Formats: sequence, structure tokens, C-alpha cells
Amino acid sequence: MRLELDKLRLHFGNLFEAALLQEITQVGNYMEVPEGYALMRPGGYIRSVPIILSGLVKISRSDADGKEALLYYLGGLDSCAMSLTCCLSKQQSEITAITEEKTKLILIPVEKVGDWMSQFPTWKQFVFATYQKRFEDLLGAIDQIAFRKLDERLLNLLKIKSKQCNCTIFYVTHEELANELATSREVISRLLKQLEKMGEVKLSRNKIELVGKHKS
Amino acid sequence: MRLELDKLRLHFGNLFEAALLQEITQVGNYMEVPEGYALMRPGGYIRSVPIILSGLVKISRSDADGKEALLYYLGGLDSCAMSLTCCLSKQQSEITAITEEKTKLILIPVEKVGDWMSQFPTWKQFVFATYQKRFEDLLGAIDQIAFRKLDERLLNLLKIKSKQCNCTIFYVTHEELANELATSREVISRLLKQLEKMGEVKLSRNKIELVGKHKS
DNA sequence: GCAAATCCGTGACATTTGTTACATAGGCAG
DNA sequence: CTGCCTATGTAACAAATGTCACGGATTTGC
Repeated sequence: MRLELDKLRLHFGNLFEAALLQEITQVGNYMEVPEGYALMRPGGYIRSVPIILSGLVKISRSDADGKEALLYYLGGLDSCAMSLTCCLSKQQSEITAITEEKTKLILIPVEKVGDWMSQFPTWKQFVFATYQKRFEDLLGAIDQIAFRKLDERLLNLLKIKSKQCNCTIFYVTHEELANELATSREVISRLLKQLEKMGEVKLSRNKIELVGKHKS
Repeated sequence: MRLELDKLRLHFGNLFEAALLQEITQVGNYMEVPEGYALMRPGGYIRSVPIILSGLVKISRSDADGKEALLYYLGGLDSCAMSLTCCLSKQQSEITAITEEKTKLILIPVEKVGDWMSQFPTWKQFVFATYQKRFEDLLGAIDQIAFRKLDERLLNLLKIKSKQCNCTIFYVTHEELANELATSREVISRLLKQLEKMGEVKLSRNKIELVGKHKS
């Protein structure tokens, strides 16, 4: 679909200078993908860098036995550091990116990413800011995995979801949560029950509600 | 200490173009630090980006209770992605960097890092390659922490050390290994004993020898 | 050589997490 | 309503890791 300058301005505000926005309308590729769409799979090659306009993308790492670990989420105006590096070095992806909502994004062709770095100061800033954020995200993931117990991590996961979707009710199964924390369904059920007794959540079928003061 | 062009050329070979090497001799700051020196502490500010010429630097993450998790090592011609991002955004460091050997490095002033990106293609490549490597390192760390059991992680740690120092004998205490894996000394002692029975290592006081075919 | 400090070995037990096995409950198609 | 499919609850047990309490060994400082 053709990109329109006005609409881009709505999304980006004054993040990018006018000339760069103009460029983006020329070479950028607009995409709308439904929930559950795999933007990236381990081993896949990447030919363009996505910038998320709206929606939600889950980035995770999986190991050989099919276990999975949640790394972080990408939301509005986020971009993916892996794709940046992959693009620039023509390497394979090592992560999975799956949309959790209907998501709108722009794909920037690889070759522009480097060029724009020299031409547009705001682009350079954007790229570095992206790297920095992803780095922090990864360090945060490591903190959780390395230092926290499962019950804390589970509660934390729910809080993150809450922040991302800006709500306190999630329609997820225990199984799904188990995958994101690289553990088993039974363990999650057990811990959720525990959290429910402590008054942190309310459980129903296919539905979990965060209660209490999780204003984080 | 004054940097000499010839010596730089020895280290960098043709990684950087001549004009960039020249620049580095002008503004780079040469440093030699002993083993055990803290190049970076959480909360510290960073005013320059280090490039390691030789030696070994351990990068780790620590949490509030003082527990620690090894992230990766930096060796010859490596640079630190955290410092890159930190520099460019004037943020605080969130990691610890400690030399494990006497280490020689060059400090590049922050302001040059961005400028050179536009001026020198080889510098741009270097910066991106650095980001990519650190990203992979972090993902590797996450794989270990999230998916592997402690005994595997311990053996893996020894193998990494072996590769880094290019030897099979380490003068470390169980306590130190325990810190790097964010666990306790007793657990490491137990697992090491186990590995010894399996013929993977030989133990003495303050000393561990990797035996067998770990040619990785 | 002696005392103190450091390092290591180890048993016993607690806690956390993983696994197995099965029961129950809700929703949906026919 | 009935029979299936999926999601959840849960007990019982297994395995992995963490903690405590020691004792003994080696090194270091004096």
C-alpha cells in the first residue's frame, strides 16, 4: 500500500525530519498483519527492518527442544535491533517475532538503513535509541531469568502484559504462559492458584484478571 | 601515553582505513590496566568507548542482593556495546566490567563515535559488528541461563574460559565460579566433584583442569 | 611453628521446579 | 442432551538447586 506523508506525520510526529519522512514514503513498505502472524522465525533471512506503527509484537528465543523464553515486546514506534544487525551483516535471525495483536508496520529496505545513518541525524539517533532499548530489554530479561523465582516472574509477566495492552484482563491459557516462561502448564496452574489465594489475580477459564494495586 | 601509528597498525591490521587510524592516534587514549581492575560499575557514567587491544574483560550483570550473572567476555579487538549506547545517550551503565588479565585498551572519546560513523565506512561497520556480536553474546547467555541445567552451564563456563585464555588449567576458587553462575559455593563444589568422577575435570586447591577432548 | 584465614568436601535437610497421572469442568457440535 | 475437545485442578512423587552445619586441608602472616 502507498504511504501517505500526512499519516506518517501522525505517527512519527517530529521524531524524524521532513526530508526523512519523505524518503520513507518513497521506499517504505506499509503492512498490516493479523494477530498471531510470524514476522520472523529462527533461521529466516531478513531483508528489511520493521518499524512498528501500532500493535504488539512478542520477541522470544527458543531452544532446540522447542522450549521458549520471552525476551520482550515491541510496541508503537519500536524497531527491532536484531533485524538491524541482521540486515547489515546479512546474517540469519536467531529469534522469533510473533504479533499478539493486529499490527501495522513499515518495512524499510536494508540498503537504506546504512545510507540514512549518514544523511539523517534523526535516523542515526533512532537506530542508536533502538539498540539501547533492546539492550536494556535483554538485560531485563536476564535479570528475571537469572535472579527471580518463577512466581515473581509470572506476576511480572502479567504486569508487563497489563502495561502493554493497557488493561488488567488477559485471555490466555496457562499453557501459553508456561511457554513464555519456559516451564510446564502444571507449574503455572499451581503458581496461579497460589497468586489467587494471595489476592493478586482472579482466575477463570481462558481468562486471568490482575487485581490489586499494580499501577507500575 | 602517546599512541603510535605503527603499533596500532599491528593490532588493527586493515580493519580500519589509514585516515581513521591516524584519527585514533590523535584522540584515542591508550591505557594499560592490571588484572582485577573495574573498568565499569553499575551506575557509573561512561565518557569514552573502550576498544580492547589485548587481555580479557569479564562483563556481568548483578542484582540488588549482590548476586551476579556472567554475560560474556571481551577480548582482542572487541568493544563494548553498552558503552556505545551509553555514550550516545549519556545514560548510566547497567553492567560490570572487570579485567581478568592485564589488559591493554584504547579509549575513544564519546563525541567521536558518532562523527566517525558518517566519515569512515570501516568505523560504521565496526560499530555495527560490535552491536551484533554483543547481541549474540547476550542471547547465548540467555540460552544458558534459561534452558540449561547448572552442571551443563558449569562445564560450558569452563570451556569458555578455556577458549578465552587458550589453556585448560584455571586458577579459580569454587566461590568465584559460583558467583559467575549466580549460585552458591556448595553447589559448585558438588557439581565439580560430579564432573571429576565423570572424568571431565581434575580438581586441586585453587585450580581446576579441564581434561578430555574439549576441542570446541 | 602457630594462629588465623581461606578453601574445599560433604551430609542432611528445605525449597523450588518438573513430571506423571488422573479428575473435573466448561464449551461446542451434532 | 450427549459426546468430544480443551482447559484447569491437584495429589504424589522425582529431580534440581539452595541452605546449614560442620570438619578437615592448605596457605599465609607473624
